[in-house]
Amino acid sequence: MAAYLIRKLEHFAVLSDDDKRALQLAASYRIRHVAAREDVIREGDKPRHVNLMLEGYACRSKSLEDGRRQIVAFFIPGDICDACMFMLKQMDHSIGALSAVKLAEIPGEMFLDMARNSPVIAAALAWNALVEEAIAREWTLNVGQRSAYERMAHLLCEFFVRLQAVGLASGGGCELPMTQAELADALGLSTVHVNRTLQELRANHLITLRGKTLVIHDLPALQEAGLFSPTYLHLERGGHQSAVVV
Amino acid sequence: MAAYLIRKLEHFAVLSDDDKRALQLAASYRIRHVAAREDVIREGDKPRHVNLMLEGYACRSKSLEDGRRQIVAFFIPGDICDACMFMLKQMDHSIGALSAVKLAEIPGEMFLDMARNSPVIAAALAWNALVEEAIAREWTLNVGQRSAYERMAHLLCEFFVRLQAVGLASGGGCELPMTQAELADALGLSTVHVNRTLQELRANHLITLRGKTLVIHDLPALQEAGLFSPTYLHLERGGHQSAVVV
DNA sequence: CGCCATTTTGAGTAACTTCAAACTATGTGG
DNA sequence: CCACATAGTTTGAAGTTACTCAAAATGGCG
Repeated sequence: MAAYLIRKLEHFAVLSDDDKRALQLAASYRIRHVAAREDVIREGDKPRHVNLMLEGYACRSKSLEDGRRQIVAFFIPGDICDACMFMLKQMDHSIGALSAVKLAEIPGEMFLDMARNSPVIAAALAWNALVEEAIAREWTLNVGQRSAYERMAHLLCEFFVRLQAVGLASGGGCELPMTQAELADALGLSTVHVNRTLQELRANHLITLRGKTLVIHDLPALQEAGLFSPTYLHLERGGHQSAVVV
Repeated sequence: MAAYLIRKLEHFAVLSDDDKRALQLAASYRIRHVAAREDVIREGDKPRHVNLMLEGYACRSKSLEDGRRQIVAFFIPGDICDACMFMLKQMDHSIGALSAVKLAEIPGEMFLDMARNSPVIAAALAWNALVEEAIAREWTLNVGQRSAYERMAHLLCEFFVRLQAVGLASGGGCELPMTQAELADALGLSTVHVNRTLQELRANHLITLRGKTLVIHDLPALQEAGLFSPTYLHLERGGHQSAVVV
């Protein structure tokens, strides 16, 4: 149930069998299915529990009154969409399903108890939160400084590497569930320009993208094109393992 | 010593005298002064402790190999630059002083103990981290979707409101410590365009900016110009007060 | 007073947007 | 299983925002 989450956390921490059981239990307490294009939770809503991605793809987005929308994060299986956010009065963003999504709704107290009962889980969850913040910073850098071409290459690299980290990318390819319009919202570009940028990546023999299937022909070259370096994902172990969660 | 931090945390939590003493103690354990334009810590360094801003202004930034730089956050007195980051092997960004800065270096274990010993502090720190994440998301929205004019207006509103929250903005103005080049790096614009955008805001009688002094003549109008709504700063109490920190 | 950093101005340009339409998949009901 | 509707992708052409380069003006500071 929580296999992807466990796989991800193991990049940082050594989980005991008890830890894994606790995670499994939390991940199976309450399951929710959300159809593609439906919202998991909307800006303004009171967050009530922690949403853990079990299957499918989702995104976090913020909108301006006039409809302009920025996707600020993609969620893949194993991601925790809103750890600790149940502390807040209201959501400052929405979470929307990009494909059919299966998620675990973990009650806030259960989530906290899990961390309180195992220092290793607490540390792993804190690490997870730190990585998410690092990704958010990288996205700001992406949108603020990289050109359209670089931005797209970077996004594809990141998505691929993250899927790889939970075992969802086989060889040189992965599923790319979002439409070009959604890519545009994530990159701060127009759909038209996203389309042309993808064509450029194809013309340079870096990728193939047909339907929802992405094939990366030359990962090193794509990384270079996107000025991508995976260090900010902090996938290598080596840190201090102790933490507190509120 | 930790007056600004305490003032900020009190927006969310009701701190006991013991809580305040604990914060004061941590904030006075080790003090460091950093001159304007010097780095507090650099990308690639191993983070060793928690940096708490006591006085002055700083920023978090990320750079690309070719020198392009994105400022992803501004720090003002009371801000914690890198809570929990001591867990990571290396920094994925730099922290630089925008003005002369005085900060408290809090050892990781001391920081964790503070949270472990007081559930209220733990909750307040978690809330603080959530707000920082919300600000990071808003910045991505800013850079990705708003026009130069809107972006600048939004940045000025945010900076002013945050200073207000710790008592550093009197009436309709505040100090604006960064140069136009730094504003440009924060907004993903060129210096030239930042200059022209500021002139436009002045021409519309929204602000006066001379030297390092910003005066906001019409805050509601500036907010409207920047599509700014302070909800994402989560300054109003009303949440659940319990947390875990790794 | 003079130096260096910063701000300001001007002119030409590039990157990306907008609008509009055509084309291609994908899925639905008959 | 086909016909149709709809969502998504692709193309072309024109427009706009913001960038680059370069130089002049201003200001802070020793």
